[in-house]
Amino acid sequence: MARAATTADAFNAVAEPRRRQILDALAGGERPVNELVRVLELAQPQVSKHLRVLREVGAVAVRHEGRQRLYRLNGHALKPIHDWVKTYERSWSERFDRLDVVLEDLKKEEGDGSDE
Amino acid sequence: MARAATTADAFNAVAEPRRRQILDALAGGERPVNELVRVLELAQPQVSKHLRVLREVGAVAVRHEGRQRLYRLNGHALKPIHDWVKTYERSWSERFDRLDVVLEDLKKEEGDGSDE
DNA sequence: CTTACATATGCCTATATGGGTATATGCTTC
DNA sequence: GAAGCATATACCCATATAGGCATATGTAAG
Repeated sequence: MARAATTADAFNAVAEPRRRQILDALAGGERPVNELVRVLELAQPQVSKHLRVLREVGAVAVRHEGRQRLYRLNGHALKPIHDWVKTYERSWSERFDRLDVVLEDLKKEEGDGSDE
Repeated sequence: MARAATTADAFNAVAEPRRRQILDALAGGERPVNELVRVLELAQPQVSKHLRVLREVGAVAVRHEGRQRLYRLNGHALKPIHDWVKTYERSWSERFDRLDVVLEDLKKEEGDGSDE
C-alpha cells in the first residue's frame, strides 16, 4: 500500500507546508487565487491544486465572484487535529504538571482513608 | 518533487493513522514492541518501521532492556502541531466567539471617544 | 555453542505525490 | 465574437511510501 491520499483527512492535507501557508494566508480573510500565488511565490497551477486538496477535506470553501474565485478558511475541518494533539499537551505544559501533582495527592488520600 | 518524507517533521509523521495509534498506545506508559504489535494488530516489521519514523521525528524514545525495546512517548515533539492548529481554534470554539464580541466592543469604544 | 525469542532491516510492488509546463474553461470587455 | 484575464485541469516525472515477506542482529537460556 502507498501512503494515504492527501485528501484522506485533514491530517494528511495539512502535512504539506505549502497548504499550511495557504491556510495561514486565509486566516486574515477571503482571498482570490492570484493573491495566494503572490504570497506563496508559487506557480498558479500548484496553488490551485493545493486549494483543491484543502477543499476536498473541507478546510476551505470557495465563492465565485466574476472571474475570480474567493477562497475562505473553514477552520472547523482542523478540529480533529486539535482534539487529537490536545491530549498530549500535558507533555510540555507546566499547567498540566501541576494538575498531575494534585491528582497524585487525591489518589493518595483516597487509598488512605476508606476500605479497598 | 514527491511528497515530503514522513520523517520530515511531526506533521508528516503523524499523518499516518497507524502512527497516531502507536502514540495513543504509548500514552499509557512505556511499552515493548510486541505489545504494540498486539494492540495494533499489525505485523511486527511494520510496527518497527513506524516506530523508526516516530523516533526520527523525536516523538518516541527507546530504552533497551534485555532483548526487549521499551518505547515511550515524547509528546513534546507534537507541540509544533498544537501550536499551529491552536490559532484556528477560534473557528469552532464558542469561547472565542465571545472573545470576538468583546474585542469588537472595545474597538467601537476606542474609535468613539479619543482622537485619530 | 546452539536454540529460541525480540526486534530491526532489506527487498519488492502499487500507488499517489508535488512541481513543471501546456492547455482548457469561464467571465468580461470591447 | 475576439481578445484577455483568472483559474482549473491534463500530462510528465522522480520519489518515497506502507505493507508483505524473508532475513539479519542481538540477547538469553539450555
